[in-house]
Amino acid sequence: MTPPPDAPLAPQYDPTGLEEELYKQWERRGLFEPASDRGVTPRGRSYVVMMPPPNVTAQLHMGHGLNNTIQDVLVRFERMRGRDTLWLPGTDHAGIATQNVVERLLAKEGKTRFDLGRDEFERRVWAYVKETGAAILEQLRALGSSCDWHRAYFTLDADLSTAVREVFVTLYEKGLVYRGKYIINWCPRCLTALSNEEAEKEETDGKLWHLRYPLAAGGHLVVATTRPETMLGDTGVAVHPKDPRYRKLIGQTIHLPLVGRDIPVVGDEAVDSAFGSGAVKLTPAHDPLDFEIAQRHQLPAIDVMTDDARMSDAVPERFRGLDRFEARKRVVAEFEALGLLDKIENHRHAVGHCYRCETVVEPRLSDQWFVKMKPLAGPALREYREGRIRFIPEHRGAEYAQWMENVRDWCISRQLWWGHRIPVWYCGAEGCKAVTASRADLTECPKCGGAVAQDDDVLDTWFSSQLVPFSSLGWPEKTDDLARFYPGDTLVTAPEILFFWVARMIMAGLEFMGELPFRSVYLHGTVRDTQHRKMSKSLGNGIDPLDVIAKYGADALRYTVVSGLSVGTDLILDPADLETSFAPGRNFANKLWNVGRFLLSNGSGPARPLAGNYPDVVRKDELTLADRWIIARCDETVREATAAYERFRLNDAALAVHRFLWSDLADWYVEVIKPRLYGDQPGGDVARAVAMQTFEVALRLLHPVMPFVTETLWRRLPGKTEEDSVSVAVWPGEDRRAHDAGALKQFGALQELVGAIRSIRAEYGVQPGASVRASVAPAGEALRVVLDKERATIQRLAKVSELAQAGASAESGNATANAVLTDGTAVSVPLGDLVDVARECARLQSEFDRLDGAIRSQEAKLANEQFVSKAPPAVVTREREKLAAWRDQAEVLADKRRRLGCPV
RNA sequence: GGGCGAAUAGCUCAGCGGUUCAGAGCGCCUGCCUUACACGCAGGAUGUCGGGGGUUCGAAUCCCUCUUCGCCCA
Repeated sequence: MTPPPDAPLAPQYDPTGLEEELYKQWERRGLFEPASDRGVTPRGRSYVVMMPPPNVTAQLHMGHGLNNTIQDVLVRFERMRGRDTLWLPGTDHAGIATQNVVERLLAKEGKTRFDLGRDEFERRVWAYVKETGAAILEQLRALGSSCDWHRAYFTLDADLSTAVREVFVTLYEKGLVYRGKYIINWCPRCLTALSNEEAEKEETDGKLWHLRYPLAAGGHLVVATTRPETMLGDTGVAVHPKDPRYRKLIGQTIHLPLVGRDIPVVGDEAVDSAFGSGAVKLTPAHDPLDFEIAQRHQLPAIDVMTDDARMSDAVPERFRGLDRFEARKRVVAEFEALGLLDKIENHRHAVGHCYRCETVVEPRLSDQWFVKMKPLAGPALREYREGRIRFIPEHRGAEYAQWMENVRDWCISRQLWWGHRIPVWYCGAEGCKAVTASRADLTECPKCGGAVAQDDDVLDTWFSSQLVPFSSLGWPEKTDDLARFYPGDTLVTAPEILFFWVARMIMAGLEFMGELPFRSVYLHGTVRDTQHRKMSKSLGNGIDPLDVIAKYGADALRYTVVSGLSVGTDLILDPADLETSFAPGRNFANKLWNVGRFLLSNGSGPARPLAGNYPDVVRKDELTLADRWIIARCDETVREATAAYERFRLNDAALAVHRFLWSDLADWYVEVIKPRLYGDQPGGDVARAVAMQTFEVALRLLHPVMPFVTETLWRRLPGKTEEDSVSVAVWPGEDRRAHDAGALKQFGALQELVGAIRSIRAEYGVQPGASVRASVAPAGEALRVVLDKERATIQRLAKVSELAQAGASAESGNATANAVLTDGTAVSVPLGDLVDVARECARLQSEFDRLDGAIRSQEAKLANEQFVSKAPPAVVTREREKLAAWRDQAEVLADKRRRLGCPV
């Protein structure tokens, strides 16, 4: 697949095939395993990242692409820094989602899961999972994800299931898991309870129906409701005890219309007098607040619905079997017919929807298992408050804290067949009826030896996911991995699952390991289309990462993701125009490729070492200005990129390396050294050594972001072999010897001078091939040095045949185009007929005006007593220098105008 | 209703405790197939930094307020 190492490189980089092959090699050599597993002594603490386990039925989408790219960048960075690095992948059984998928397949056969029965259904799901479950992991490989596949887990694996039981039973024994009758969120389509987090509130335009409830004593009381059908289950009406309108009605009886039940009016502080009519109908079996009020007043709760949200036998015959929304219409119609419909208002309110199927959830009284959260939330909140866990971006911490403070008990039972079955057995024996939670399966009641039946329900998927930071390492066994890799370091995930998953992992980690599962939580944004809509299958606005990888390469995808993402912001991509989004990444890879191609094709054999104790080491006095400059810039880039990676500013890291490679190395340094490389000038071996070394450093710096192209090139560098891998090369360190302020300044002056002459050439339409003469009157030391040492370079880059160094008077008269550099250096280019004097005068004038304005405000600033006395002296000095330079420039411009004979 | 965040070039965004900060990439305009790269090279245009007020010698940057948009929780 990959061409032999000495084969000539194609003019265009083509990642096809090459990425896959490289990935296989990396995997085969075990480079993704922790250093200590590879027989390498790690440095510093271990570095562990837990991959958010994708759903076992999932197909890779851009969200995964984003999430896993970020993790891989961090992991590759720390791996190169020598830490014992583990990125642990896995898949999640995803109870509702997976069951839904298989049920849809069954539906195609015209069957339901009840036709198959529980055991057969489970077998079908397992078969499906075995067949498709590895797909997402294969797809993650295409991204270049450097996770340790040997340790991959599935949340339904036996050992992880053991952990689930251990946790459930332990919490049960501590009284933190309990069974209770409460209002839960019921999804009538999935036929299961949902936790509060899984019932997503959506703002919906609804109605507020005002219904007249007749009082036994005559007259009536108006109640307001958004769900009229629930009135069939009303068992009371509540008013605020201090409400002057209704106070006297407390204790009276209402004849509930349509049903004919007599229900009381009660007084309760929880009623909001300002909402609706101020009187609240109480449906304790279908509303959490109603349930609480009803409990206080010993009112019964009547469940008026079936599992699939039809009206149950608890309602009058004519409503039975009606869908809840159909029943709503009928109820309203009957109220209207009876003259009991007071009014209807439009009302916008939040309605819960199932997070898996979007069905409107029904609040419903039900027997479920819960986890008592307050005792677990306390320590989790304290760890945050005391600064032991950090959120990126920071403000997410406030959300976390708010949730923890108001946390409510967690409903963990699900009426599904796919998941960890609740390890509780009920004794059927009369007089015993023991309820036993057990780590091992029970066949008989431990109390009386009678027959037992296991709870039918399974646990919320998140109940097992919250354990992943330690269950994936073998807990509750005391494994080596657990000792080595818990706690982890960074968690990278989407903010949507901050409560579902992150918060619960923190609580579980503290409870069972006594230690936080990670130190920092990086919450990245969401992938959206150009209209800022979340990418989704139903909207058809998604981008298939595999498609992108096939067309542009994984490196391009990764570069786009990383460079387009600042901390916490969303990633906007255009599904209709992949080219705009991903071409820049591909182009950058190609640029790298061509820099490498150029360097490798000019000269052969090992490059001379730049440092160390070697006979052929490059001596400092052999370095030209450009050499010193690129070495200094390289070192700056090492510092910038390293700091940026450390601070999760991945886009800044990518940008820093991009600037170095493209602008500094390719556009300037390589252009400058060409004559030396070609042998037209001496010092070719030094130039090659410097170029190779700085290029090599840049490849290492970029490797976390673009692993494939960097590896491909790195292995071909002098002294490297196919057996080497940049992915385990040492991270570049800062080199104090490389600091060179003088070189930075002088080369900067060279760039400015070349730029000025090029500008003039373009401005006057000088033929690209034609040479010009130029005259420079250097005003500063930097430029004098440059003219002395790099005159030929300037002439070549700016296409100047004769470069005169002179006083400002050297080139005067009509036919010159002019520029002035920031240090006041005058540049003149005689262009003969090409120069339109009037136009040149105007050009110089507008430049002069701009400067003049700046000078005036600068003079005002410096004339200000307050500024001079209050601003830091260094600032004042700098401002004075600025003014002096501008004055010099203005003077040069004015002089130019005089010489050209411009009108005053 | 409570909490949080955002508004900077046509687009996506930097600008991280005030004084070379008005930037990057893409897009746009002009000219070039200069033997590493047209997935390229050189040059260029574009913004009263959402409105208003305040603090300060000095504010995209800090404070207040308004407008618009987003997210989280009720």
